[in-house]
Parts: sequence; C-alpha cells; structure tokens
Amino acid sequence: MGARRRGEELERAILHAAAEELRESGYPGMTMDRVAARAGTNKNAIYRRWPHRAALGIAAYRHLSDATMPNPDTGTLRGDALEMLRQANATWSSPHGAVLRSLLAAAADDPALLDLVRERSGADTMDRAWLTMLERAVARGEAPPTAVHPRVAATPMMLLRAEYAMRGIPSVPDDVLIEIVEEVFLPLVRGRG
Amino acid sequence: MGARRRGEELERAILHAAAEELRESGYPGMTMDRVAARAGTNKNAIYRRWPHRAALGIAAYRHLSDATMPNPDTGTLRGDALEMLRQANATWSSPHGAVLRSLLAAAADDPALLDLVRERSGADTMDRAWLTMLERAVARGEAPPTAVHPRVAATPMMLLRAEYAMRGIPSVPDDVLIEIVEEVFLPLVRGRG
DNA sequence: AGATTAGGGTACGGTGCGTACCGTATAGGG
DNA sequence: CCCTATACGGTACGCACCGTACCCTAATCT
Repeated sequence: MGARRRGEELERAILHAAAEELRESGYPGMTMDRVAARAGTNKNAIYRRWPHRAALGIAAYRHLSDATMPNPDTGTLRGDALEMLRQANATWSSPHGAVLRSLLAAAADDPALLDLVRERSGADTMDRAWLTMLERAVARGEAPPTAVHPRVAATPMMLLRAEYAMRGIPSVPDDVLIEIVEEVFLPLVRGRG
Repeated sequence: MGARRRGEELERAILHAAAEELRESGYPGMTMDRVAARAGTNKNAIYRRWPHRAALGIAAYRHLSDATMPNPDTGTLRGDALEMLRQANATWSSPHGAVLRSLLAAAADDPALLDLVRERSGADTMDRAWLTMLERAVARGEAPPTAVHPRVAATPMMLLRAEYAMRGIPSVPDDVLIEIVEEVFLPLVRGRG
C-alpha cells in the first residue's frame, strides 16, 4: 500500500483538498469530513493543525490564489483608476472572489480571523498601488500633491467593496465603476487643491 | 390555563421572543427552539409563518428597531455630515448594530434576503437624508449645485460601512469619521464645481 | 352543534462540528 | 538495531441545530 504520509507532505495534501473544496463548493460547502475524505485522511489530522474550520478555510484560500497585483499605467489618472477597479471587479466577481467573500462573511465577527483574511487577500498591497498611481498623476501635473493621501487612495476600493456588500452575488456593472471614478474619485482629487 | 393564543397575538409573541433573543445572543444565538420556548409555543407555529430562520431573524429585527432617522441641521455641511456619521456609528456599534451586521453576514449570499435587510435597516431613507442635507448646503451657497448627486450623497455612509467590514466588532473611532468628512466628503463636494 | 382551521407536544431525520479512543506505522534515539 | 515516543488512520460519539411529520386538542366559523 502507499506509504503513510506524515508532517509537511500530509499538510500540503490537506490544504490542496481544502482548496479544491473551496473552489467547487465555496466556503459553506467546505466540510471537514469532505476535506478529510478528499485528502485521504481523517479529521484528526486536520484538527491537529488548525483549531477550527475557519482557520483551515483561510489557510486554504491562500493556496488557491496567486494574487498578481495589477499596476496599470495608461497615462491618465482616469484610465489607471478605472483599470484598477475593473481588475478588482473581475477578481471579486469570479468564483475565486465568491470564496473570498463567503470567507469574509463567515469571519465577520472575529477580528483575528478578519485580519488573516485581509492579509491573505492582498488588500494592503492594493492600497499601496493606488498611492503610487496618485503619485504618478501628481508627477504629470494631473493632480495636486495634497491628493496623495491614504484615505483618498483607499476610497474607490472601499466604494467597490460596499457595492458588493449591498448587492448580492453578481458582479458590479461597469457603469458603476465609471461612476465611482468620474463622479467621486476624480472630483475628490481635484477638490483637494 | 391561559387561553390558547392564535393569529396575530401569537405572531406578535413570537416576534417579541425572537427580538429578545436577537438582543441577548445575536443572530447566531437566535435558535428556533429557543424562540419557540421563549414565546411559549413550538416551532410548528413559527414555520407556519416564516419559511426559515433567516426570514424570522429579519422580521424580528424590525421589531427591535424603531429607527428614528436623524436629520441634523447644524448650519454647516461639515457639522451635518459629521453628525450623521456619528449617529450612524453609534447605531452600528451598539448591540443593535451588531445584530444587523450579523444578519447581513448571514444573508450575504442570498440577494433576496439582502434586499429585506436593506429595506428594514432604513438605508434608503438614510440616502435621502444625505441628499436633502446637500440641498440645504447648496441653498446656503456652501456647495455647488452639481454636488447634489446620489453617489456623492451615498459615499460617506459607504465608507463607514466599509470601515466596519474591515475592522472587527468595535466602533469606528471618531478620528476616522472626521477624516472621512474632511479628507473625502468636503473635498469631493468642492471638487464638483 | 359540527366542521374546519390553527396551536401544542413531541419525536425524528439529517447534517455538521469538534472530541475521544484505540490500533498501527514511522521516525528518531539509545 | 531494537525500542519508544509521536503522529496517522479508522471509527464512533456527543452535541447542537434546522426543518418536518404526526397526532391530539382548542378555538373559530357557518
């Protein structure tokens, strides 16, 4: 028979199985029994590594996503911002994003878990990308220097997130992205002069 | 013994019991068995009225909140906006708001439920309040007429919501509210001229 | 009064989390 | 090279909860 797996090898097998379950059935469908069965082991081996289902879900999500951060450079602030939002919208509306959102919902009342999700979802690097985008716009003379501010940089993504929280599952229509850029983000940047 | 309750009287008793459970234990703690026991009835009577737990939770939440919408008139746009945010922050960080947030988390992947929650949480009237606030500012000459726009009006509340989604349970510090108003909302209004 | 409707009591099936127990293979030390 | 501590496999269990099925009884309607 196949040799009995141990340690890191078994851990990878479990994470892989959990990630597959996440992709196929989402977080609510990722059952401990199913993960154990799929990994060819038992729940014992899982609970020896993660204290509860949520922890495994978060760890497995990282296995699922490679998260190449976009860094568009279209030449205009409007184009850059729109491209960022479109990329984020595509990610969030994919099955991938559905997993992330169900994970977020499940961890909503546990700050520690919330931190883990945020850390693994690349939100921080995203904020930095928006800041450098603003700096480029300043260098082009397209925006006042005072527009380079963390809260300004974070605003469009926050609006997109809120839009997802309001609506149900489907993706946010492109009109809304354009509106966020033209009616909020650009006026906001201009208004800080 | 006490006469057997029926119809509307029983319905109110169930809703009252469910609301109490919501307040004491939050939505995850609002068990069907506990609600039935507290209302002095059984699950049968509940499932004859609501198809599942979430529906009861949403209906009970309405019973919990009377939602007197604030409509501050401090004389300045800054003051009005800050007051609105502070009221919302107080509501959302109260046990009351914890219930609403756990309800939202539970309904996150069911658009129909999401609509119900939104409807009963007074989000729409909130948006209208922000619009009239903007109109008053225009009348005072404090803002350009083009600032009266649904998305502009909705922006501060959306940022607050996103802030709650990011952090865990506690309330959002007042600094953040001030920052939203001063670094985002007011520049945005000014930038639309 | 007789028939219909709605509550009360209770039990059950199903699912899922997390734990316990016990035998066995594997790694690592004497 | 054996021997022991550790980790895995298998399985069963306790527990909590949702939602449903019966059967009996009180209230309401005609």
